[in-house]
Amino acid sequence: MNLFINAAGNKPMYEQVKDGIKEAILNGELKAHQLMPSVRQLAADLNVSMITTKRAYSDLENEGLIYTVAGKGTFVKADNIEAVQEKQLNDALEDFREKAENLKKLSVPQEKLIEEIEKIYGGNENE
Amino acid sequence: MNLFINAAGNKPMYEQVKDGIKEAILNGELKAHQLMPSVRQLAADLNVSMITTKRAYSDLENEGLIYTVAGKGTFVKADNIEAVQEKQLNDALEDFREKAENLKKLSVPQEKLIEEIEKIYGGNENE
DNA sequence: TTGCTGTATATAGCTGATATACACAGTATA
DNA sequence: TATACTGTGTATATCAGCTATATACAGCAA
Repeated sequence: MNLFINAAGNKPMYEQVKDGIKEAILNGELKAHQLMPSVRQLAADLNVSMITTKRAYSDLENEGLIYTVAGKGTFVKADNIEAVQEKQLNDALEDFREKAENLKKLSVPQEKLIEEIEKIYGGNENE
Repeated sequence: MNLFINAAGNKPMYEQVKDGIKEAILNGELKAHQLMPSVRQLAADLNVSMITTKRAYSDLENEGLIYTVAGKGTFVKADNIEAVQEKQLNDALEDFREKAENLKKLSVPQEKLIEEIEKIYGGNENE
């Protein structure tokens, strides 16, 4: 799992950590009951505070993707992946619709939007 | 000009005020050198603090859309509308591309995106 | 005990939002 | 003319929430 945190970015760091781990779990890179790096270790690796990694872990635990045993460590749960994936997809679609509606409101023609999509998908199929 | 402010929304209130006024200027509802409502009056109408409306006016002044005369009031400037409109359009397109790329990363097929766009544009052409 | 783990507390900085007091411009009026 | 009044924008001090931190506390196991 290779995380890259941008301290100056628009997204909070704990959220970047969270999203990176979530992605690793959802695509199977991290498997159920696997031991996660400790909050300290991960914090050291990413050059952030323990609290930041702890916050990411807490959020992931609330979403049911990992579980924690005090004194032992944090483990991958990953038994409701489908639900999480579906939510992620729906959120992404909703964001997309919102931006598309915004363009419509600005009188951008439908063809322009489709053209942009073709540019994105046409460029490199496998990335 | 009818503004609706949602205090519980995700967007800051001063930004909602700003966007609403900007839209009114860009679509010609507010014309150049027209007197704007005073920060106090607008604050009372919207049930927000003066500081909030003042912040919106300051931002709009920085964008060159209005100008202020202390003791007299705030007036519509609107002589660089084209540049502002172009920026607005580019920003909206960039947002749209970002969300589309996100969907591609989630393995959503191109056809699904186009389908969503057609739904949005097909629904009601003139809204 | 030692060394790992997660957890709780107190603190600092930034941002959104507010109330209140201040300063400027025009106008009515003495 | 001079002054007071009422409208305008502006500055200061303050509060609440969120992000991020350091540091100290508590649990588990060799």
